[in-house]
Amino acid sequence: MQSLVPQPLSPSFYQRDPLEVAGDLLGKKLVREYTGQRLEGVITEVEAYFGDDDTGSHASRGQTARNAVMFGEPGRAYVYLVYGMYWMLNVVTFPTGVAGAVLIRAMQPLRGQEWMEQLRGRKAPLADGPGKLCRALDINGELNGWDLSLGQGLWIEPYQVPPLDQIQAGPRVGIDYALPEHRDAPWRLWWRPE
DNA sequence: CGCGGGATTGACT
DNA sequence: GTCAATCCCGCGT
Repeated sequence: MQSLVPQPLSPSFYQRDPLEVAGDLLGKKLVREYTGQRLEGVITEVEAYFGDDDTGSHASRGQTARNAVMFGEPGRAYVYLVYGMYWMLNVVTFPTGVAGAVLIRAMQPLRGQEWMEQLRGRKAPLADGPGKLCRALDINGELNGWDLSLGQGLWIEPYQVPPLDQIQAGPRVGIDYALPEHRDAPWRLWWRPE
């Protein structure tokens, strides 16, 4: 029987280079409280985004109303809408004032699958993409800026540490508009459990 | 104040 | 493989 006591990662975990945080998030457990239930999954795919120097990042052209959370406190959720219909979940990294974030792209469901199926309106795969993941966990713009260290509503906690030889890296998805050096950088990381 | 486009997905040829 | 959905925002006028 696993513990239901929340063990949220502290802000210091997030207050680092987004690429380092991204790697350390693989294998962690993402927890969402939904109508008194717990929806949980293991994080299996992430992408790191930087600030001024990263033309693939929302923060590359400075702070705006949309991306303000990326410039704020580490350990907050940065949630935004793409294509008018899909929410994206990121965690804010770097110290306050320095833009950085990690996009949570996929997870392997651990608990509450039946609720996720209901939220998604279909069966597995339930969270093998960033938009699907947010749909499966009922994550939307109301959670933009949410403090992930509270251990309430939405947080991340330790779970597994993937073997290094099971971690792969490649270019980030959907940023063809970025300069080649950023578009092609291997800042997407994923874990295929064996 | 109008317009272009997006850190995606699912349906369809 | 192609393509539309759908809406907020960022930027140029």
